[in-house]
Amino acid sequence: MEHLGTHRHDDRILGSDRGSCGKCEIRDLTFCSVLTADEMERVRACRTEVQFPAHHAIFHEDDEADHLFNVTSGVVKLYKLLADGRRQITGFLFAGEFLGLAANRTYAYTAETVTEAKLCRFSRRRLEKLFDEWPHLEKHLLGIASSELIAAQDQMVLLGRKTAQEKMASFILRMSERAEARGQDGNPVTLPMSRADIGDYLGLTIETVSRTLTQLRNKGVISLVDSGHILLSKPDDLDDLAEGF
Amino acid sequence: MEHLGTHRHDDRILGSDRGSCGKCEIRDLTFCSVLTADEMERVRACRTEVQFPAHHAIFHEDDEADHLFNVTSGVVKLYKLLADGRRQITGFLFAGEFLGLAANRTYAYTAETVTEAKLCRFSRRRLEKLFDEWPHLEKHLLGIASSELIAAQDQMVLLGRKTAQEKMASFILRMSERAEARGQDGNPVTLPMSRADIGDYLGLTIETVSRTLTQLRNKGVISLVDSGHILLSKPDDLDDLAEGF
DNA sequence: CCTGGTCTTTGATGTATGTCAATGGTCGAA
DNA sequence: TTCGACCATTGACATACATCAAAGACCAGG
Repeated sequence: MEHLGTHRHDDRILGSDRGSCGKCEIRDLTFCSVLTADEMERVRACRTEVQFPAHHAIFHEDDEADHLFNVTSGVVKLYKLLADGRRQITGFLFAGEFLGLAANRTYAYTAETVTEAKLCRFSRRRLEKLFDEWPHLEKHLLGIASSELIAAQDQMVLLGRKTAQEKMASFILRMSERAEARGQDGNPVTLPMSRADIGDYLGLTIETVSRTLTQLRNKGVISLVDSGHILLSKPDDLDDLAEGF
Repeated sequence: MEHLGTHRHDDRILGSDRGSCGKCEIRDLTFCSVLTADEMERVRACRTEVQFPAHHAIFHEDDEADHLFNVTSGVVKLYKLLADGRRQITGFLFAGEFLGLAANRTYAYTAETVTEAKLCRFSRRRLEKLFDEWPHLEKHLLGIASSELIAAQDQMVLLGRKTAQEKMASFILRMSERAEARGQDGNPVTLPMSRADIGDYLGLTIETVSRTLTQLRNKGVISLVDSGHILLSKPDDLDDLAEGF
């Protein structure tokens, strides 16, 4: 089940560091924001902070779903593979975002780092016990799941009905919005993932992603600072392109 | 916001019938299955059973999300529209299935009947109060949301990375499985929706749906009993086609 | 500073699916 | 039964995107 030279055994767990929740800079972005100090303390007890280098698997599809995660820094991608290797990335996750929700006992997708990343890893079994005790936490999680469902539906519209140009424009804008939601600068946009990842997220090939970006540049709506940074020269025009005007 | 000759004002509410939960034939398929008799009684109080003819809007995208629904009979589709009328159907719902989860105050999609359909309509405000009282119900709903998320991810793989033939094969098999999950016969499969609906669900045109079905028939893996009924002649071969073998 | 490898961009060509158009079925109403 | 409307099927053609191929960029290691 290894893919593209990623590894999983050497987890590089920062085992000793269990005490940093108090200083957590992104707590407001996570479900921890709804916890009281006492509750935080008990959550901390089932938590380990783990760190991975770039392009490193966190877990694989069909692995036992023993853990839930919060991304604390870096970028993570989720994907599913078809038998012949075709890949669909179902999401990119940034600091503060949650992963690991599984309907069954196993993960439904593979999670892999895009950049170097740190995550809070929770024992699923122990965290679920806390859910039972604290309905407000479970409620918050239902809210997260609902939001993700709506995002998934938007992505279905994109994949099923948008052109390459509309897909790229939508993607760039979404990345910009999400950066701003995290308090970062949304313009220029940082795209930490490769063209292959973008293609596998948008249902396109590497070449089409690249060509579409140069088309957008030629139209004057964006500038390519470098391959990972895009300047939105005419955000409103880009908005129109994303919706098919 | 009217679309394709659908209407919404004449809801045809079967207002007087609030007493049938006890006889509900599909209770085991719904979240009601986790309720005690006492709890059922209180849920019933915020419930109305509504009935709609085929091709009738239940609610529209951006409407105030005042209600949640359980489909009790018939088939419902959910979709989103682009500005120029392109449509992506994000799901078909059958008896026992739940709709209305919304992250914000408004619905994120339009819901419309495919066939004549009956639904249990709940006041969202009142039902959410009950969620607060009964964490086990909220937990169950989180499970539903998680399952839907996983189904959404599968659909992204289909939309982004599968060929027309793989899409059709996957769709037919999924409909068959879901019929069986409801205790109905999975072979022949009943497809109550039009070719246009199938196309808008799979990210294809009407013509491609039709052509792909005749391809599958010419391969001998299915027979077209009539336009709404498909006999799976070689289910295993269809399985292979769905995964790209 | 070179060098090899990886990633991105660009070009030439192919093809799956979309578009446009016509025919054929089916079903309800008269 | 016949008619009309609607939907599904089939055909001819167009095209957006994929595939195949090559040529830059960029970067880490020697």
